[in-house]
Amino acid sequence: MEYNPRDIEQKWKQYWDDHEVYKIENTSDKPKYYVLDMFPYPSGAGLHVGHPLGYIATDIFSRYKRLKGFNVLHPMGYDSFGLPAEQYAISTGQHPAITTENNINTFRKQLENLGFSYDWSREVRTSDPSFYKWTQWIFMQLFNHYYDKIADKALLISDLVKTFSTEGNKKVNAVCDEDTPSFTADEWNAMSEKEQQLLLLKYRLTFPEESYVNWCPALGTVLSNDEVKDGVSERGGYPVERKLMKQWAMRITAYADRLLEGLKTVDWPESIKDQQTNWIGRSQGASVKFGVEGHADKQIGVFTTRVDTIYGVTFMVLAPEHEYVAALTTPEHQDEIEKYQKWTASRSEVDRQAEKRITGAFTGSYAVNPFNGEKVPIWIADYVLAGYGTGAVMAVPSGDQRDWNFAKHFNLPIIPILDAQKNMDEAADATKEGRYINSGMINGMTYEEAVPTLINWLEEKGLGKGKIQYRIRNAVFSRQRYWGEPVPVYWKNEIPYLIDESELPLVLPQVDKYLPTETGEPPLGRAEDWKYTPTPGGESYPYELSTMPGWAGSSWYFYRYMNPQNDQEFCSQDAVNYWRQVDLYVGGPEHAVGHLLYSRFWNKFMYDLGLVPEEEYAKKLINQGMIQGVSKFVYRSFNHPNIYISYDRVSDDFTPEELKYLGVNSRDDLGFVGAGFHVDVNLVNEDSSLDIEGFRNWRSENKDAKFLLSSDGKYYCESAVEKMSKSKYNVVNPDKLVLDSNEIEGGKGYGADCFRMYEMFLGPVEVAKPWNTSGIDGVNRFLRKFWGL
RNA sequence: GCCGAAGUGGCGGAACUGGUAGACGCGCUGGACUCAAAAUCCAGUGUUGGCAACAACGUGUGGGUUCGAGUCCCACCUUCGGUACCA
Repeated sequence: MEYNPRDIEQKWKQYWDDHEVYKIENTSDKPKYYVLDMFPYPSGAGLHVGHPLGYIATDIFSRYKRLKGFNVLHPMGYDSFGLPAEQYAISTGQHPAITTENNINTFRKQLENLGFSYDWSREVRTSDPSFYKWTQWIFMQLFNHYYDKIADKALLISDLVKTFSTEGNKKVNAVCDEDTPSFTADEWNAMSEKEQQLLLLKYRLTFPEESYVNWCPALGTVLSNDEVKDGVSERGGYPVERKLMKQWAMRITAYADRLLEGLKTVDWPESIKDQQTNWIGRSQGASVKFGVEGHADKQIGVFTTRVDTIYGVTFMVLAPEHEYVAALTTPEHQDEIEKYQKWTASRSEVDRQAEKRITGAFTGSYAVNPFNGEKVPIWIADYVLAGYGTGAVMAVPSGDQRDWNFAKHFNLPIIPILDAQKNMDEAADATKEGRYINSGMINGMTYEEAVPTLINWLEEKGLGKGKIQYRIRNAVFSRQRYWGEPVPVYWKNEIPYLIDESELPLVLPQVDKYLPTETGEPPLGRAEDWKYTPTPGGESYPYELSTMPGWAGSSWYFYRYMNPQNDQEFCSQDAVNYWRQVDLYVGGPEHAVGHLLYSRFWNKFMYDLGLVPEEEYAKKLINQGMIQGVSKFVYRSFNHPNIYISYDRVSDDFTPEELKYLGVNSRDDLGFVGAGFHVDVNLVNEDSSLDIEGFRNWRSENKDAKFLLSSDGKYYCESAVEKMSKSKYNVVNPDKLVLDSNEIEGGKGYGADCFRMYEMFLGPVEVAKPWNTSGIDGVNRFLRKFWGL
């Protein structure tokens, strides 16, 4: 009997549905195994051949595990909040929920065509109120907790308040804002409600704050650091500028150390662990306070990883935005400093990265080195970043390349401090070799001896201490957008308060347009009656207008699959204690410092609250490589846009007949013949020749196109490997290969088995590779032989 | 610059802890079947020389360890991914 994949597949899919073959229970005598894919954003372009690579791998593995006697959780869902649906809504007026629903239906159908063994009864959608109710609930827990360094976990804010009212905050050791003052119980009790709430915001794990953010004017929203690449937005490639705005933030810094520690316990790719380690950027060093000459009330704190070089300090540099700059600038330097501040503020991220000139300005003031009382000039320069450390550095030109460059450029002194250092005229030498010279109390010591000596002295005098500094910043958690989870907060007297838990979910309101309001408020500002009434019949207060970022829902979705219909809890304790954690997680490496870091952070927080049993939610992670698209380009005449030249003839001379056919006098009449016009890959054959008829019908302006063909009578296109994307016309839809021509136009009818085997046959799952179907017939032959046998 | 991954036939890629390099597939060549084509089947296919048996050379480059290296060590080159005034 002939191999007929479509009949076989339809028959068995029907059987799976009728008998609920893949529906699984949260109880079983078998051992459990949880296989998870990163869920897709349901884009309008539908599923392309790259999506299923990881899904096929996990499906095969799930089936294997089932046969080995495991109870396997293998679910699928949709990360359905996101920018494209909203952009589409802005241009068409169509509600994002409708387009999202349509897109999900397409995805679902395409996934079903591939014969996956998902338990569809567990499907989740992050944009569904029954799902985001719990995203909002977790947000509320974050708001209600602070990070206690002694317990080394998150604890209730309400307990912190009790401590404040009985003993103040002197004994409290918690993660909080740098500028948190210390106070006694009496002082706390004497504060107004507003003052108390403002102080508590400095402790909460999520809180609004004025901060410099990546503002993208084209998208009309704020982006997180990992959403900005090379100074432009990752999505769309629009310019991003620094802007001071009030934003919700997540105190992920509180978990920096545990996020590092946890990496040692998971079986994840080295490259991902490495990226997370670098992103967290732990560096050990010391903080030192420098006095300021003539300003007895001021001290400049710096962070340094090389406190041993402190006798080599010859100047000090502040970030141009540093709060002391105005006060420290002497009248004769005021013009210059203000000019410099203006200039740096005007420079965009892109400018800064493109051109790294040595620039700076002298304030006219001097700092005092606490160790030797030396006066050193205070400069400002944009190589010092306001957002890292204290926004001020002690400059040691003999030990740091940038300081050396700066000193040379502005003719500042350079003091060698180690006998091993070479010629100070050449360049800095950040060595730790040798013994110290010109270095007061550490003269003659080695690095190992010098550091504790200095830190002890600093701590005794109260002028500094050993300190660990992290590169990671608190994560900005609000977006000036419509299509996201509303933040369950209302504002009263300029203070944010949580809405009552019984009001969840706080459902997205209807708006007339999806654009910011005329006054520049986020789209939710358009909603009527977007107000909260804490006490029935009492006064109402405005809700928060921003929504949560894309990574909110994806930070905990893996727990919802365990118990998706639960309306009492995010997931029952029975379910989470049965499934515990993901045993195998497969997804793209592009989420290394986004989703994969944020979700670990939320998980650790939920672990602290006793909501989940494992401190790391994914035991093993595998990154599947991206399947790239092979784009096709046509060459056309610059002067005559409807004349197309076959790729192999672009630099040829043409015969008189050819010129006549094209209707030009000479080759030169065509002008520049340039590529760059993407043509739909579905109009191009295996050998790169163009389906001319199809091309004429593709777009109306191509109807009268003239083609100069190759000697064999075909028109050839140029190829390039690029990311698969709708705009590049290089998206290949798996349906075309799986379904037959009765089901979809141009369907090849290979069937799901052939398609799945072929994707696995393409090469190792982890490796990126361009899509090509040249070998699919080999797999098809195998299946037919196998069927015959 | 720094961190990470990877370099094997015409192509995708195999080769587990050091033990017959190139499995399997694509492509290509020849043959069978057919009036013919497609499909299918059979055989061959790292490079060079040879009718052949066979020989020499072959895993980015140069060294090294070993009875034996694609695999281990050192130095370098190239490609891809990440990241970058982080004090």
